[in-house]
Amino acid sequence: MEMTVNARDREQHGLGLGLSLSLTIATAAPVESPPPPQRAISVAPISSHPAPPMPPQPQWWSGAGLFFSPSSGTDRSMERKQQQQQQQPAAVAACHGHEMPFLRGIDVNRAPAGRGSCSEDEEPAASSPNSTLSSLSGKRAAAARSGELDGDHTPRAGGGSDDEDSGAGGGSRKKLRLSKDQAAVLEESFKEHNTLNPKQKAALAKQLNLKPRQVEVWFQNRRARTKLKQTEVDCEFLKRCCETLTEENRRLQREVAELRALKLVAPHQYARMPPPTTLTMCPSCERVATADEAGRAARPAPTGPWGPVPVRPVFVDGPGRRS
DNA sequence: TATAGCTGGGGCGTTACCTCA
DNA sequence: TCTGAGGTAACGCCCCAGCTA
Repeated sequence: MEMTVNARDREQHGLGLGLSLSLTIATAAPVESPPPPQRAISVAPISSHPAPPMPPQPQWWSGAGLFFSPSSGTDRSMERKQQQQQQQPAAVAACHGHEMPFLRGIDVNRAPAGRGSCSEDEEPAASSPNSTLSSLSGKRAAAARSGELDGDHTPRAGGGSDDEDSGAGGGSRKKLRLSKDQAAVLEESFKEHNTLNPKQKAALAKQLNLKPRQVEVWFQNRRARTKLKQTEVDCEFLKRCCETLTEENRRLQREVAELRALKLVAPHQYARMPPPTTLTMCPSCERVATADEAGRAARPAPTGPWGPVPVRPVFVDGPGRRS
């Protein structure tokens, strides 16, 4: 309990492992074709890539790994939320600490008094061999009682009720393991839309012989996993940006030092040289910008100074089991 | 019209269980 | 067989938007 609070405290004060990268890059990118739609972008693990030839522009990419059609949103609220997600600078969200409320609360998973009072009797046996019931409490329990969680087609682990966390009040919660088929269907559904409206949820639950709550939880966890993976991809991406820019910075500093030395040693030669301050070189293609291009580069341009910027990698694959 | 209260849904952090090397 | 690590279902809390009185 205390550890939980401390961890949150650390997080709140940014003392944790917060990775904060703020890149304001004025480097230029080669002109490329416009970024493809995010949906179809597939990303191989970055670690398998050779070092990128150029620092991709941190285009303040469109959200935390949303690769589903926005039109798949089922109501305005969902669409809005998806838009919020897409508009959020994921890298910032990923690398800054979570802005969590300070008093997130005490561990309430512990032995709720009313636990076990729900569901046991209202849940029929399951067809899914791995399923068990989940206890409901608070808002969810209320929802269940109000009929949102119809237990009619609720799966239960084979004999789930037998070894139920009987007694002791704070019995251990049972955990189901979704079957491969169930997981596959959920996955397919998630690919179509990563949020569900109540109708879809109920339909899916019925189809899979699960409780709507279980479907809901699965989608929640799935979104979290996606976001986590995307965060990893983002951080890796930013790391590489940072490395490339650091190297570029070193190179430019060396160049400046050389020019200064030249100015001291051979001022006549130096005088014939173009003013170095006007030099703007694209770090990727090493093309020197014209003054006009450099001037444009100085202005904020949504697509990058010299053209469309590369799209940041987007995580697509679902998380797999460790090998 | 403005506002407070309610509700539903999602995000987040966490816990506990399960599987596997 | 034991054990630790990783995956994940499930939980509670918080926040926010929409609705309503």
